[in-house]
Amino acid sequence: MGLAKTEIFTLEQNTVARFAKALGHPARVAILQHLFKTNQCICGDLVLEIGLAQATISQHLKALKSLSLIQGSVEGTKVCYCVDFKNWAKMKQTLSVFFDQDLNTPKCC
Amino acid sequence: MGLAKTEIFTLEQNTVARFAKALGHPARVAILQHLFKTNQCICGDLVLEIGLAQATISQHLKALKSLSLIQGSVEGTKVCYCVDFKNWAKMKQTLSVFFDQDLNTPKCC
DNA sequence: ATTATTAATCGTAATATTGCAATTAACTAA
DNA sequence: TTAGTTAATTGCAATATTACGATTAATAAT
Repeated sequence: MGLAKTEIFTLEQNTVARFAKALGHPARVAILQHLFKTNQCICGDLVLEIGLAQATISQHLKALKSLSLIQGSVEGTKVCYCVDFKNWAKMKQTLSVFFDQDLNTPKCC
Repeated sequence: MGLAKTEIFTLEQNTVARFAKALGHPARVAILQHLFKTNQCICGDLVLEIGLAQATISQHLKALKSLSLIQGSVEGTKVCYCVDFKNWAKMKQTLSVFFDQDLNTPKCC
């Protein structure tokens, strides 16, 4: 198949998984790190910085943008990307709740 | 390709991505949630609880086990699974550092 | 010994992901 | 207008993922 059966899961489970999946590739991790470091940059900068083809970087940017983790604004022939802090915070919140499940459970192993 | 070029990324970038990828499917999220709720359970319980085929659940368990997020101990014909709290904490730590990048950067957008 | 239970593994099909070259679209500069 | 710059998109190949039925292996129960 290759297709997740999202309909049998809760909204929270799907949301956690979608955010996690977006961070599930080192290139997207690297893109976010670079955006945090430089505050903002254009696609070409990321191509140089990361060392993947322009088409590939563009694809990863699209994935991050589709989850609103980043924003892109056209400036002439360039597109300036930056982190979408509001949705970044929402992702942190969602995943933190999931992570902190362990605080409510007694350890067994 | 379908193959990530891990060699061009830092250890941290690859580690974050590997952990995130493990959480990047709702079935694995559901498995972890159920293990936290019940403390421990056998594979068959998860099959009933989640509603995917036994082979599929077994596959997802393998993925979580390969990252040491869960442990399985054989008990007769059954295998008892539980969260590996030590590595769960390590994952939380790794991802928290990544998430908290935003605290060091001034927002732009 | 035979049968039942449980979970891992194998084989397979469908779909997704990753990566890149080539092209296209949109704007700038000459 | 023409040429240059930038990034998105298209098309493609290779690999990975998801899902399941069938089989296997290991133990337990009869």
